[in-house]
Amino acid sequence: MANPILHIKTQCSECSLRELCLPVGLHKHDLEQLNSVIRQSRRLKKGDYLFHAGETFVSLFAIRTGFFKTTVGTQDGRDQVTGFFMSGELMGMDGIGNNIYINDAIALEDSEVCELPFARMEDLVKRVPSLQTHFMRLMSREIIRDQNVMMMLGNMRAEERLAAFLLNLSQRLQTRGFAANDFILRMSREEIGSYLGLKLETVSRTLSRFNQEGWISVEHKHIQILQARALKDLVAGCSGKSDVI
Amino acid sequence: MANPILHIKTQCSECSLRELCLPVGLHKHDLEQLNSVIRQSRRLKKGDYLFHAGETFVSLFAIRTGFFKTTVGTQDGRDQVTGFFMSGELMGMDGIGNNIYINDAIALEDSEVCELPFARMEDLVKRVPSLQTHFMRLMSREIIRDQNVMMMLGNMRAEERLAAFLLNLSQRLQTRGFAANDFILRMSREEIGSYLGLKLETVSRTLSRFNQEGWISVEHKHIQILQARALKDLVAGCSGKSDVI
DNA sequence: CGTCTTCTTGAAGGTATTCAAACGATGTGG
DNA sequence: CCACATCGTTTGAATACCTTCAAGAAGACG
Repeated sequence: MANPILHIKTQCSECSLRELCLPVGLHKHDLEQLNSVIRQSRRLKKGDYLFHAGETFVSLFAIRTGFFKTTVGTQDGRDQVTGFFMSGELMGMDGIGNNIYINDAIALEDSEVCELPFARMEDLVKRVPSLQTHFMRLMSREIIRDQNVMMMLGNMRAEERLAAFLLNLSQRLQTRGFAANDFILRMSREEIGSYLGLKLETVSRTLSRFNQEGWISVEHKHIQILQARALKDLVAGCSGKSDVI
Repeated sequence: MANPILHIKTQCSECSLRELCLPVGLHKHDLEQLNSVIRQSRRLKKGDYLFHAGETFVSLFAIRTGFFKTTVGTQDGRDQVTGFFMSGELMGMDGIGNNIYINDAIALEDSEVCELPFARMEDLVKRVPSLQTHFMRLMSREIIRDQNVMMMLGNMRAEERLAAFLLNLSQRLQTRGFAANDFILRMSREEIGSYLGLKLETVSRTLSRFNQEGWISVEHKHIQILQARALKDLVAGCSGKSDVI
């Protein structure tokens, strides 16, 4: 439960993620302004909560390293996973609306995040016009992302959802310089199922089927994509987009 | 196809929707600044497109009167409804991310909208700090709304989705001063189904069942909610929220 | 008034879920 | 280091739910 907090000097302008994270497209001068916003870097261990649903919204968080899920609790005690986040991605934008975090954010592996106090962000945004536009874009893209998930949940069958999910992970990993076709799942079958609106057994069965077809190789959490084409063909005709998530 | 455009003098500061729409919570002075942003009011007839997916993003649109749906086209030619919008609500925020509208926006009845050119909005936001915060809140709430739909699609059964849908409509209508328990559906069964991830037959059957149970009265598009309690009980335990949509 | 669209309802079928059991991996304590 | 408990996963069989196919009824519109 306790989040071990370490104060680490962080500078957007020197961060290896600056081409991927919030600074994308900012000029050097504006970028340096961002440095002043970041309060500190924070380390979390697998299973730690970054923030809880219902807490007062204070900060956005950018992931430096690691992997997170966000979940919303249901009245009957079960959780629904609303998203998976990896390095360079921003969490907490749902909190702006009502000054309360809607989601829990939980580390799925040891992770490190940059904390961006929203009050300071707002302040900076006023002084740096390019950042204002940029930040609105990021929020809009979160909307687009969520709408793509809506389409996935509303239109696709289990096979198609899993295919879209794997392709999306693959693409995001590739963007970060990792292998696109050989990776380790950071989440359990149950978490995948929760995200995709399926039961864990269905996820397991469907992965097994992909494995039998020779489209992927599954060994526990180790996934290899052997025939991306086949997966893409499954998804095509459903959402029209391979960047669903 | 052609959108008949009428130039109507519009003033946020004198609009009856100012407590509901973008101006919510703005001070008088800031409110008057908004007037300068609105290019014109635009009338649409039932079936008219307000904007098309793929078009260059130029403006946000606030609904003065009427009712809209937004849809995303799938590769195989079918549409998925991503939202229903009524007076005081803002459409087009998905366009900010990539300067392209992601959705089609289509009037489901004769409607009137205020056009807010985004370039002017950005400009104004720089000069009016309270509007900046306010606008971010609105975007965040769109994110929350979409995540609630995700939960609905991922967790709920047909009955629960319909119940949540009806309760949400009811609540939004009430907010606008209409009867909460007696209203006309603006959309077809197929459009409801598309939005809820169900087939139109399932929507029809489920409404009939609610009717038989005495929870609602259905006469074609005329809906009366007779036992809101029963509908709420259905939804409870699934999302924990009655403001799903 | 006739045509077209939308809606309702039934029956058959398919897909994902539920229930259940067993396996494997992981981690703990003896 | 091994035995054991636990958690996550796989797989099968039965079931539930929604969809598909089909036909008829009711409004909407010209």
